[in-house]
Amino acid sequence: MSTRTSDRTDRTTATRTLERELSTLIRRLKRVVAERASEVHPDLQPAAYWILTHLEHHGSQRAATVADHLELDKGAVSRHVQHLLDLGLLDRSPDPDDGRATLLSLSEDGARRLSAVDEHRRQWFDEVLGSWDDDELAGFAGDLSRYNRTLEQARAVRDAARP
Amino acid sequence: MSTRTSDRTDRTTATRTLERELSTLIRRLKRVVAERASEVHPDLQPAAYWILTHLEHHGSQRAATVADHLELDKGAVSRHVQHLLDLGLLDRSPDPDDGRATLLSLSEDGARRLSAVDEHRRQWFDEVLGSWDDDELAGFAGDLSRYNRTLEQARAVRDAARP
DNA sequence: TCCAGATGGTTGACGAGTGCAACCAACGAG
DNA sequence: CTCGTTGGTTGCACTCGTCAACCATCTGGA
Repeated sequence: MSTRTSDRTDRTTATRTLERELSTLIRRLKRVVAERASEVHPDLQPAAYWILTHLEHHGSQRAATVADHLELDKGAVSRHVQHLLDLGLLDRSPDPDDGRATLLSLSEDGARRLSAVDEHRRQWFDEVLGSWDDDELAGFAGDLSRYNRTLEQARAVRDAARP
Repeated sequence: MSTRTSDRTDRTTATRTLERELSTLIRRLKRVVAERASEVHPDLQPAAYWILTHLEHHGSQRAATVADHLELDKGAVSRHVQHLLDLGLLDRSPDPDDGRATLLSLSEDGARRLSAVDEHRRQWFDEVLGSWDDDELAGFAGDLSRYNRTLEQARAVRDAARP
């Protein structure tokens, strides 16, 4: 497939494709997530869904940590958390180690609803990604992780260079 | 790497990773694009940048076609196009085949500015993705394309089923 | 020929989402 | 104790996308 010429042009094409594909991906995914979120709870805002899954994966955390991991403004996180608390999907308890902070974690209801949707999502992915075998899927997920880590490093370098 | 067990669990993990990685990717990319857009023109809105690159890639098109390809509301496209016209990055000419429609294309200035940034972007990707060799990059871009096409099909099926 | 419906495009209203900055409360090092 | 830092909340501004109403134009059929 590769011509092994390995010149600038090949790379430019690849990166341009990357950029364009990612753009359509973003739009498509936004819709998918909106749907997924509404499955968890009819009134759940899509963006808050990410916070929910993040806490599902990482366990109890303070809001600042979530904001840092998700690279979100702490104000945005604060609002989403409030929203999630209103819906009863999250529990908040004071951090015993720091009087300012509070620890966020899934509520029982939140965990239940999320795992119910986990199952549904697996079915959806199975249906949609049926043509991908396990290795391909794992490879793609791995590439994505690597790409993310690359971007993260680039960001860290940039942040460090900028006082 | 793969255990060849090929059971449900593997797949669930992969899809969950996929979902999470994609979410952080979206947020990161939003920043990158915002930066790229402002390089093209200080007042260029990030979302309009996609329309610009789309026209760069596909040539002259009417707004409705752009909206269809980018899966955007025609109202949104209309606004972005107006914005791009104001900035002088786009040209608009009446469609000779249809009195209602207008054909959009890059203006000379738009093309020049975009290609200037193309070069800059290549440098950026080279710097950031330096650890990826050509085949890996091409493979990743290919996977993304495939994933997009998969999502597109899923959407088409869904739309068809829904009157 | 003329009318009804479809289509291209514009616009206004609205809600989601986010960053920024100001602010308060609590921490921690000097 | 004081000062700078950090966790969190809130108001403001702005981008963005969707929905719906609207006008102009095209198109097929009576």
